[in-house]
Amino acid sequence: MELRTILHIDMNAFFASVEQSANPELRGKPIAVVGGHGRTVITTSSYEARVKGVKTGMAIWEGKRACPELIIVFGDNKKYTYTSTRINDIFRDYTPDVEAFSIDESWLDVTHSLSIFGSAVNIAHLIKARIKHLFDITCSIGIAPNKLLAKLASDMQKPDGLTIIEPENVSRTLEHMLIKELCGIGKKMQQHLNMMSIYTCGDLGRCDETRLAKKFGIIGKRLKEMGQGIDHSPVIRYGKEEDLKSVGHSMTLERDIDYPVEIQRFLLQLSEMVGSRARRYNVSGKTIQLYVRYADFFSSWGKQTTLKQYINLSDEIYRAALCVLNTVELEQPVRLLGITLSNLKHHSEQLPLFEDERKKIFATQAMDSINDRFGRMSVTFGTLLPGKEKAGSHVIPPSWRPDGIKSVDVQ
DNA sequence: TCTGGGGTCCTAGGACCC
DNA sequence: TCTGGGGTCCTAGGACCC
Repeated sequence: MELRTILHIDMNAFFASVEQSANPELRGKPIAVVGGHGRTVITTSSYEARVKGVKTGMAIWEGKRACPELIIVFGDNKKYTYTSTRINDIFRDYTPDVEAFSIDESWLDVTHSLSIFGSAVNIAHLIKARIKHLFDITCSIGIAPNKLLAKLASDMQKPDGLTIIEPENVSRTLEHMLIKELCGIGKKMQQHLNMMSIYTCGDLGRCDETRLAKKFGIIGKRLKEMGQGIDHSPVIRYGKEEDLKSVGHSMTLERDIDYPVEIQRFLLQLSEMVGSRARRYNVSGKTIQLYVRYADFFSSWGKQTTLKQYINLSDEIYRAALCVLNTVELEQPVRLLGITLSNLKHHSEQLPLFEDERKKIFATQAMDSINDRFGRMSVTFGTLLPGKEKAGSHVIPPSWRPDGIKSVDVQ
């Protein structure tokens, strides 16, 4: 196995940094970026807010309780997408092997660029300087022999950090590192491992593989490797990603709803959001999942159905979702609704043969392009128009990828 | 005015076919 | 007629990431 040099670059408080950079009045102040006006949570907060205890996932009132002078900023996806795309362009000046893990994180395989730019540290400094100069945003960079360790390294110093894990220092670094710091080990996995007296990566790396396999099945081997800092996964360059597997939207409603007609109206809206995106990606799917969260927040369910044929027109999706809904008896008012299209087929552009089908596609495309230009739901089906109820938030999450097929997803 | 939204992967169990 | 096994597809649910 060839020795690689991988960078992981993590934009610090990305959405908040973009807002502070765009608006001088916000600089140096505690701000929180939120997704919508209704029942929403803080997506990102500035470091000034974080030191006061404001955290991602808090409700707005919680954030204000922790920090009364907190400034609430409503997120602007286009700004973040634009900035993220430009930043990834910068990365590609140093290597074509750039993988966007999310809107604010990327991996770079610079193995074959070292001779040109001197060293990985040099590349890191160049990148930091350019991002700071162009966007007034800082980032934390990790340099390591693989993706797992590079990501771990970028997390070790924030904000504006630069951390290097040399191959010869891997085991020393991991010996006392808590397992939850590894990307892939969450709360539940940590609990399970702790019960096996495994607390640090050192513990995990020394653990008997068959013991791990017995408890965790096929990921047992992988877990041991993670504990040892082994990761062979390649940096997947832009355009070489795996095909999209599902397209979904969900929304928490401004208030809990009960009436079938109202529920249907939101389902139609979700169907249109899912359908228009599926069509833009040039995919259709034959499995439709309906997801419902009840008013009590804790109880929820998902139910899916698989059709004989692939679909991506909004009204087809709507009809399928309605069929699923009709198989259940709602037990409570509804807080959140979601629709996901999966079992996808990717196709190259090809118009169906029959005239009426062609017309339907053209009409749909016209509607999609108007929605693209003037904002989601400016043109939609008739039943949506009366009332014009506002949906939940549409701010993209930090996990949203700026690259490839997903780059056209600006709303 | 409690608690968002977009994904991926894995498992377990059942139906169905050969 | 009984029994077993492999493969595929499906649904439901959970864990994980940002």
